[in-house]
Amino acid sequence: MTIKNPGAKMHGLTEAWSYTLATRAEQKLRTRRALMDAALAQLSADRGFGSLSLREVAREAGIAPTSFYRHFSELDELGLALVDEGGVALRQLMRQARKRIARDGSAISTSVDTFMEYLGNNANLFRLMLRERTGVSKPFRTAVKAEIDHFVTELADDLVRFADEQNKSLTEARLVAEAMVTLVFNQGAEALDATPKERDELKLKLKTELRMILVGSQTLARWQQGQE
Amino acid sequence: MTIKNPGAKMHGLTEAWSYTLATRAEQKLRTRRALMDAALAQLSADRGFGSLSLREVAREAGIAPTSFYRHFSELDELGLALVDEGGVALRQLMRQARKRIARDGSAISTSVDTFMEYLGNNANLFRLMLRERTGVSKPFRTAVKAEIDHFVTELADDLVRFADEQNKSLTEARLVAEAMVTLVFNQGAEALDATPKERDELKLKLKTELRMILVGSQTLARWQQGQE
DNA sequence: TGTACATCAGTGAACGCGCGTTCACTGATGTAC
DNA sequence: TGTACATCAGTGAACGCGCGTTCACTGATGTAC
Repeated sequence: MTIKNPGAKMHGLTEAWSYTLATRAEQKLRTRRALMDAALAQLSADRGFGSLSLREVAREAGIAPTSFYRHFSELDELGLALVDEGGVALRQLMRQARKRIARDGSAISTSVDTFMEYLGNNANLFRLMLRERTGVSKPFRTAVKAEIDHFVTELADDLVRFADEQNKSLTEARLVAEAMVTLVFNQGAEALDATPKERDELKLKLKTELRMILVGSQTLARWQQGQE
Repeated sequence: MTIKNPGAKMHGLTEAWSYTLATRAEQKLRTRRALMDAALAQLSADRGFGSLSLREVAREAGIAPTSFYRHFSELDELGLALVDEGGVALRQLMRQARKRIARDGSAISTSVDTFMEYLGNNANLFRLMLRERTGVSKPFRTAVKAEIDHFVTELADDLVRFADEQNKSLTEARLVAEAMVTLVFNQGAEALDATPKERDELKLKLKTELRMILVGSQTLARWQQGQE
């Protein structure tokens, strides 16, 4: 879809159709984006999605309250669209972390650094995910949990793969992954509103905690093998 | 403070004073309690403290909205009083767990069982703590974090004590305690709205996760000693 | 190409609602003597 | 003991406010031929 001068005209049917779709539909997409950005912009440590009002979001986006309904049937629908974007960010983050680990090694440290970097660059998107994960609305909880679940699954796969490569084994990879993700997300929530210095301390703590879980899982696996 | 028949009269000044304080002040305490219970009763998986209204709480407690101000200057003040009670529950829980561990051993398993039992018996009080820990109001976050911090400190002390008793050592006791509390509280939040069967599974998972952290911490300590 | 018609994103007025908070009050309970 | 006065938890009316949602509309953009 390309943007063209609104005054231009075209002749062929297919092209004309794609053109008109482009301009009118694209303006609509732009307004939709403005609404989502407006909602995101209102989030902070002291304001959750639940405290936003439709009128407020519309006002911030520069449209009449009634126009909101041209894009979403209710405010929660907009919120769920944001959660989807959060899921995309999580998957990007995971790809990025894998790439860096392949290059630099040191899986835990690199992963935590990458996570914190994404957190900083998408603060309010992560804020939404971290809050609504345990929030008050069932659809939100379900949607966020699905994204995190996907994240956990991929992490568990990676853990098994790394263990194989190093000829180590671990027990209950998925459980290990869940515990790690719980710690990462909780410290992430803290890091969001921490000073840079506090954030560095949080990163150090988090890396040590993850290492404990990993080493513990490997030690337990060794004990279990010894018993068999 | 004893409750007496409101019609009764007394003579000595001191006694009369303590008596009058008892009845009038006690009725006030009863209304205050009704307000707090009303607020607690409204909490659920789908309703956080932030969605309550002063009028609603007063209605549920059976008093006029305006009477609310005889007890709290705003709704948040009531909420913070509830967080205080949550802190009391946490300290009771810890004492109870210690007593049982002294009797039955198996610190991790017993602690998790005790925690889950308290969770079931004070569901909405814990709901409040677990939600507001990462909630939208700074005073709430601060108050809940203070209670949890106290909990972490006591747990860290216990960990060191247990390790000494068994002639094992661990690294970074406080960090271990923090990771454990994070996992316990997160699984606790999940357990609140789980079926009994799911709850049992959560308990098992949680015990394994805590064991991994503990074993990991001990293994790391051994490595560190080996290096020195 | 030009023309007649269709689509539809955005609008402003209007609605009823529950909210937090104020105020002056009532009357039972408590105090002083 | 009785009496006159003080305290204060609880009240009902009233307020202004921002909210979500409806409706009939406008006019630019798009389509058909």
